[in-house]
Amino acid sequence: MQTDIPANQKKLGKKVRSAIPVRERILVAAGDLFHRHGIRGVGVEAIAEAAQTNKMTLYRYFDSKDELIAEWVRGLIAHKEEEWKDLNAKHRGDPQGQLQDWSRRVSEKLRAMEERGSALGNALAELPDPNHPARRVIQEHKQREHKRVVRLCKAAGFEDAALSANLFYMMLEGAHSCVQCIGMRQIGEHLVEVVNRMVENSRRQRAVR
Amino acid sequence: MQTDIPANQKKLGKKVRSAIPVRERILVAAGDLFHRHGIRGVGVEAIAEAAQTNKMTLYRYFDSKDELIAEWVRGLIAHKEEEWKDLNAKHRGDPQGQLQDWSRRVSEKLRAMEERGSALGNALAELPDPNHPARRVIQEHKQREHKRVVRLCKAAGFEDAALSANLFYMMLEGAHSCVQCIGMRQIGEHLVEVVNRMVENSRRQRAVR
DNA sequence: GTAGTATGTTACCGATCGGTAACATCACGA
DNA sequence: TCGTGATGTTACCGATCGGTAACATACTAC
Repeated sequence: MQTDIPANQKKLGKKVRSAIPVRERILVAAGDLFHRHGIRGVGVEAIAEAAQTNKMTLYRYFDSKDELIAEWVRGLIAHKEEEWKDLNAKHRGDPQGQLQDWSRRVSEKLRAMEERGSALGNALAELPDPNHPARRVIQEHKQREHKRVVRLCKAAGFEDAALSANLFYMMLEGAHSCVQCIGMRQIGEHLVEVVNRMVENSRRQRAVR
Repeated sequence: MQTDIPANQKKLGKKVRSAIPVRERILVAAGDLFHRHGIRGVGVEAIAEAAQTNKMTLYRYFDSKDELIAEWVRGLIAHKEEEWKDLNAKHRGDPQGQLQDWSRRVSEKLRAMEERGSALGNALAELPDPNHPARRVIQEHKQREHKRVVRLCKAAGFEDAALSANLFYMMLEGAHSCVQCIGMRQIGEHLVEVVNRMVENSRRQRAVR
């Protein structure tokens, strides 16, 4: 039986220190706990412990719990916006393909999702204060996402693009919600199917013209 | 200028006691505060005060805060289920009309909704504990709602009824979410439009047969 | 080694929370 | 008028929370 210490860890006395920077460890631990037990249901002490550090160090990197929450949320959003960039780069000049690929990716994410649904959606529900930094950041991101979908639907040449875009956006939000409220992780497949049908319809109509 | 005391209140000393039963006042006050500031963001003391009573009386009617939450949720659900009954009675034998009427009602609700979105959806996000009485009650209700939509779509004779039902359900959940995340209170109109179009398509296909 | 920096430890603060006990007061029917 | 049940008042409990101070220890660069 091997008892080696992983290569990304160094021994020091009896303690083991991860090679991952403390700040990142805190953010990862906080995110995990926030998502599983709710933001308000997790104390900073528990976060520090899960990050294999302590409260004092946590407060050396983050001004307050609220700022930690906001940083976590900013990270989630940055990651999602990166994905949109990838998607955009991959399907340049093919908005319909982009929409289809997007729906497929969402579907995959949903299938791998825990029962808690969307972290950003839950955060909005848990942080009603309109002045909370995290809340504002999330809402701005959602606005951008909505605009992006509208732009895509227009570019895809759907007749009544605004309607299609809002349909897609409702389905996007709703699919995430469904994971938590009826535990339906396979619902993304229906999202994919709807998008595919709309794209097909649009192509058929173009062919007629 | 009239300074009459409303008929549903009686003077007693310097205090005024509402004719509305204490228990109901507590539930209403709790619901209002829960929805506006989040369940975990409201203390029982604040609830009692808003209900024009005190903590001691609150605990004479409810075993715990969690039970109060559960009772509030049960009330919300009972109200919604009543509406489904109405809808069912009003459109007996006309599932398509029922779906259309349903979407219109949802749309009206959304337009009148505050920025906080759905109370039940938020409650799920705020109560991650799978054993919380309120959480279980909400999930069971959402399951029933989902089944109801599936049944309706089958009865409406949509080809691929399961897909239509899941589309509707995603839109239902998503529309509520949209109110909170992008502040779009008019999104219900798009829900109505989609439902109308699907019903029209279905009728057209039936006419062809 | 030594200095300086990053991290750990412990103990504490004030505030708030859910929940309870004991007792006072009110309303109302007999 | 009296008694009874519902309600109000006050004070308190233990637990937990976010956040800080003071000091000890480890790691690294020189």
